[in-house]
Amino acid sequence: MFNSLHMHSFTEENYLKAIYHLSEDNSMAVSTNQIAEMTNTKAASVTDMLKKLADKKLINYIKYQGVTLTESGIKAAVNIIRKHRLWEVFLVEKLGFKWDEVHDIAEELEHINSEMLINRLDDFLGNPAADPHGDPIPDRTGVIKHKKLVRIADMQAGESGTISGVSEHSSVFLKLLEKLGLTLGAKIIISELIEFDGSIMLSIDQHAERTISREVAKNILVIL
Amino acid sequence: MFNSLHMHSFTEENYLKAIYHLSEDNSMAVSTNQIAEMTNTKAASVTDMLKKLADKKLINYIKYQGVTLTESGIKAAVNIIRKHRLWEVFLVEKLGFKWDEVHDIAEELEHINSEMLINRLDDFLGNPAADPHGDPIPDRTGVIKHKKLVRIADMQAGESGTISGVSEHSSVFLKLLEKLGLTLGAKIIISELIEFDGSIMLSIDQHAERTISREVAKNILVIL
DNA sequence: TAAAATTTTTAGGTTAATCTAAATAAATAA
DNA sequence: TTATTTATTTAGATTAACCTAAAAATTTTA
Repeated sequence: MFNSLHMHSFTEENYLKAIYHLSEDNSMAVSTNQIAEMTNTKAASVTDMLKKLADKKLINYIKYQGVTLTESGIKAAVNIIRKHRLWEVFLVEKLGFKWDEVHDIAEELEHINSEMLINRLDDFLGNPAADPHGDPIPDRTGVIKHKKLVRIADMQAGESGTISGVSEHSSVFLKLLEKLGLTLGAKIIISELIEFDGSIMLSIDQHAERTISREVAKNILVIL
Repeated sequence: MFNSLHMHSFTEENYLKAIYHLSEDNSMAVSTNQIAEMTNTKAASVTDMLKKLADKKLINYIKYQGVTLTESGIKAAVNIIRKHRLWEVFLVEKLGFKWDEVHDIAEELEHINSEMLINRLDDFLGNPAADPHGDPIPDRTGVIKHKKLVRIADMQAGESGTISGVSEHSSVFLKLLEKLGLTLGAKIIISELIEFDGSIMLSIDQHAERTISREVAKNILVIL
């Protein structure tokens, strides 16, 4: 079943995705332990899988030196991410799910294998540029248009911008933002940086004035 | 991952579905070989799985005597069928697939596990009663409303009806019906039964007059 | 109803993905 | 730069789902 050129097992796909996401921030080779943590497995299991993925030329792997994805590994990972994000848009836009409810379901849907399905879904959704969390959706050729985003934590008093992404996707965090009115598209203006604890006062959509912790501010991304 | 009350593995689900479909016509206990054929496995593998399903109280199994589904086995199977058919409606109604293209994709989608997802999909689709092939969609409590359908092969000259189902789901067959204009909703009138080879002449939607083989006629289902 | 054919089960293996425990390599600290 | 700690890999098992070949049960046929 999982033998054709573009077909990788459910599990292989999850490793590829994990490696991709880990190398997004890192920009360095990814370590065995990092992968183990992300995939909820043990280091020994990861080593086994790395050998397998290396045999398939999906990763560059040298013992003890971590891994990077090859061209075809990146392609495979990006395709899974495309599917994940399109399904998330579907769940929110068409089925009325909230942005904090869609991750686990998309995690299953992303492994459905049909190019035609995903391209038609893409069209049905109007070829969205971003998922419900603001993350960019790769197009059908694998190209990702990244926006220049800034963390609220890095902004100065007086600066303003539009909330366009988050760097923390947990349900608790997303529910909090929802409650605070800090959702995608909200326009914010930084009123004051509190020196004592690094918390930040800002106004949201001209009216609500709020103070948020530095920890929250680090995980909200804005277009200036 | 597959441990909670309603969770069965991908493979277990496929066996349950196979047993369900085999006992639809049979109405008798289903044999090991029948299951092996339907699931593309060998009899020995089936025996292994039957023991497992029996341990889980999903089937009634006595060595050498075939199997029937238990109440909870039926529940599980019907739920999978519900998901399969709802996804087929989605693929045809929303994504523009043809009725002969959706089976394999739905075969994958049917294993996505989220009650909320499937109920919302159901609502999004307008709670359809039947899938693109006319097969009834179980409601969220597992109830299936069967229509009284008659095979064209069993009709008499002069009788009329509306095509409402098929008993053969292969792509070749469905494409043929498409070409002949014998799709769901078409109104037919039997003009003549050809004694020589059992083929049948009929009119479709008042105009087209066609002759179809007995083999084709056996697999088209009609409401009188 | 005994022999032959068929069906089903058992026995024993394989593969993918996982694990624990032990061994080895690399990084850090004294 | 040696010793200690940490990270990674290897060795050896386990589990689910499958297989082939042989044995046992059932069914069919003569």
